[in-house]
This record gives sequence, structure tokens and C-alpha cells, in this order.
Amino acid sequence: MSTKNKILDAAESLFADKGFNGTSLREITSQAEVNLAAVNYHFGSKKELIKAVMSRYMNELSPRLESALVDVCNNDELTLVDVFSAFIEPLLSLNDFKDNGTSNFLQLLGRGYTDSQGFLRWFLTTQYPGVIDNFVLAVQKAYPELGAEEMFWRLHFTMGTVVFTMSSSDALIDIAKSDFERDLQISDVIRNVIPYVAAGVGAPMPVL
Amino acid sequence: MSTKNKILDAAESLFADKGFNGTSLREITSQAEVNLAAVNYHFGSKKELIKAVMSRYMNELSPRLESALVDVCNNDELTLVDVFSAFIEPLLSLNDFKDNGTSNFLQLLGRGYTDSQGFLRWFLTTQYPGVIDNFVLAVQKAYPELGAEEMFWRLHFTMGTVVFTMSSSDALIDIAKSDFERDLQISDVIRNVIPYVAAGVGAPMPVL
DNA sequence: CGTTATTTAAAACGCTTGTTTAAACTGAGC
DNA sequence: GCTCAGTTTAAACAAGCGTTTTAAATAACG
Repeated sequence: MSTKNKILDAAESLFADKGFNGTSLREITSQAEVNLAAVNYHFGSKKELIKAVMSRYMNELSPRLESALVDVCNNDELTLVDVFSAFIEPLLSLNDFKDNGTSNFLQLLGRGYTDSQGFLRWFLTTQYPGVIDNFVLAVQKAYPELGAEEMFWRLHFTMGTVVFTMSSSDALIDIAKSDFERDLQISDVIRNVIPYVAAGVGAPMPVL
Repeated sequence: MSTKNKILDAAESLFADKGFNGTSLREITSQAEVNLAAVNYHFGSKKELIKAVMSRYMNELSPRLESALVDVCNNDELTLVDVFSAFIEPLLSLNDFKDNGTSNFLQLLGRGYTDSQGFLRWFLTTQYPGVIDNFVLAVQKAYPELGAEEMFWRLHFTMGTVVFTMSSSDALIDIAKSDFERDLQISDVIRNVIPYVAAGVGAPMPVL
């Protein structure tokens, strides 16, 4: 395996565990068993390394997500559960692309929203706008009465639910095991969260 | 104002803005206009300072929350919206206790769940278990069909929604202003999120 | 084989971090 | 007025950070 990929793999798992700010280049290069200077040689800076880690996933995920969302729009009796379920297969396909890919990616997404004052939010929304656009279209078709402003809020709430859940999914799976003697996978967590966010987005419009 | 309180106030607003790890003691003491060593003199360590900032809020908030949740359980036709609405008044009362208290507290809560590998989660759940217990009781009364396992998941999803939303509430309010020309407050965000989480927790049980 | 470009290696740089030290100051109480 | 605990101060500490530099090792190619 190339030095570049060893760095990407190590950075990915450490970033997911301890956040971007909380992970040092020395930890990364030590786990990757490469020299410290290799990061700056191959990527230029830590910030560029973060972008590279995220891009590796997004380049794999975003076309699959977009086409899944376009597909689901052909459904004539589209429900919000259908829309959110469209995420399952593309997300789980990350596990083929890389072991534990789903978990790491969603955790990284969560980190990006809270670490580093939202520069990753800017990065994703500007670099991969197609996913968001198609998602909004699908939600609009499934729930046409939802106004633009409510849509804005509820999609952010949903992002929060998913991102937060996934960034602590390991802990949640542990608790589920000890409290309910359930051996769950990340896919079970995803399937659990879908009825929740679908109901949240589909909540009746409040009378203000 | 005492040095101790000057430190607490400065730490609070900086922690809310930039996270616990992202804020240095030098920034805090500089904004508080006190000497750097004063933090370690009065609080012992940065970690203890974080706990002190959170405790100042929780000691104010937790009895009000508990009694509001007990009160709402007297409602014979209790809905989930009622349960979540019980949080509004205690949270907004933090603004009397301190300017911008609600905003700061909820942002701090969000930080605590993502920064510092969840030590704050442990701190809150072990130090203030009464709030959680009463909350679970209220949800059970409003939605008795909800099983213990579903309850567990949905309460965590809700925690995620609220915590994530509030930790990025400033950014969301900014976007709402530029996109919809709305001048919103933190209380508007709270009122917006309630129908969402109530619908999420109240989602029909999935048929597995 | 020899030369050139690429990659690794170790060390150091300048800076920031949380914490500690030791001295100076402050203000009651005797 | 002196004492002494309680505070504040400036300076320094050791450790960790991202990054840069210099030299050695490796690979590619004519």
C-alpha cells in the first residue's frame, strides 16, 4: 500500500475517533507507520489532508446518492420513509469500498460540523451541491405542503439527528447490547433512525 | 465582580463559541482581564473550570426542569408536544439568570457531547439523573405504546437533534436571516424544533 | 552504469498549550 | 503598625503542535 493511502486510512479512523483538532499529525503518521514529514510532502498541510479524507468518501458516495434520490422520485406515491430509505444502500455500499466505511464516514461528517468552525460544512455544500439539491427535490415531492422555510429547518434538524447519532453510534450500540442484549450493527442504527427523521420532517405544519 | 465570576463568564462565552478544546486559558483570562494563573488558582485545572461552567447552569436549570416535567404529567391528555414544551420555560428562564443564558447553555451542551470524548456526557448523566428520569416518565405517559428499546433510541435521536441544532444555532440563525430575511432568536429555534422531535418520538412503531 | 527525480528519514524550528513557581501585593484582625 | 492568609502578578516550565529543512536512501530512465 502506498504511503499516501496509509496516511489516509490512519487519518480517517483517528479523525473519526477524536475529531480533527483532537488528532495530531504525529498520531496519524505513527499509526500509519510513515514519517511525520510525509503528510506535508504528500498533502501540503493538515487542512488539505482533512479535505482529502472527506473527498475520498464523497467521490464514491455522491454519485450513488444522487442517482438513488433521482430513482426514488419516480415513485408516484412517494413517502418520506422512501426518501430517507434511499440513503441506506449507498451508505452501506461504503462498507464494500472500505471496512467500516459507513461508520467512519458518518462520524467524520459529524466531526466536520462541530470541529473547525464549520469549514467542512462549507466544503461539502460547495463541492457536492448535487446531493442536497436532489434530496430537497425528493422531500418536496413526498411532502409538497412543506414550505421552504420549514424545509430548511427540518433538514438541518435531520442532519443533526443523523450526524450526532452516527458520531456516537459505537457508544449507542454498546449500551443497546448491555441494556437489551441486542447485537446491533451500524445498519440497524440507520434503519432505526429512518422512521424518526421521516416523522420529524413529516410533522404537521405548526400554526404560528 | 469577583475574579472567579469574571473567569466563569468569559470561559462560558468562549467555550460556547469555539468549543472546550478550541479555547485556550490565555484567551479566557485575557477576555476576563485577569491573570493567567488565576484559573489554576481558583479552579485547579481547565477540566474543573469546564465542570464549574456547566454546574452553574445545571444547578439553576435542573430543579426547574424536574418540576416542569412533574407538573406536565398531571395533564390527563398528555401529548408529546406538551412534554417537550415543558422545556421551553425553564430554558428561557436562563436568560433572566444570565444574558443569552439559553443560547450559551445549549451550545455548551452540544460542545460537551462532541468535544472531549464524552466526559461531559458522563458528568451530566451521573450528576443530574433526575431530569432524565422524569423526562422518560413523561414520555411514557404521553406515548405508552412506545417500548423501552424504541424509547432508548428515540431519546438519543432527540438529544442529537437538539444538541446539534443548538450548537450550530448561531450559524442557522444567520442563514435564516440571509435566506428568508427573518430575524430569529434562540427561542424561535426551540419552538421550531419541538414539532419535529415530538413527531419523531411519536412515530409509529416500525414493524420489524 | 550514471544521472536525475522522487521519496523517506531525523532533526530542528517557532509557536502555543496547560501548569507551576516564586515573588509581590492586598486587606482584615490583633 | 505588623502579621499573615488570601490573591494577584510576571516569568518560566515542559510538552505538544504543524511545519520546514537538510541529508540520505530509493526508484526511474537514458
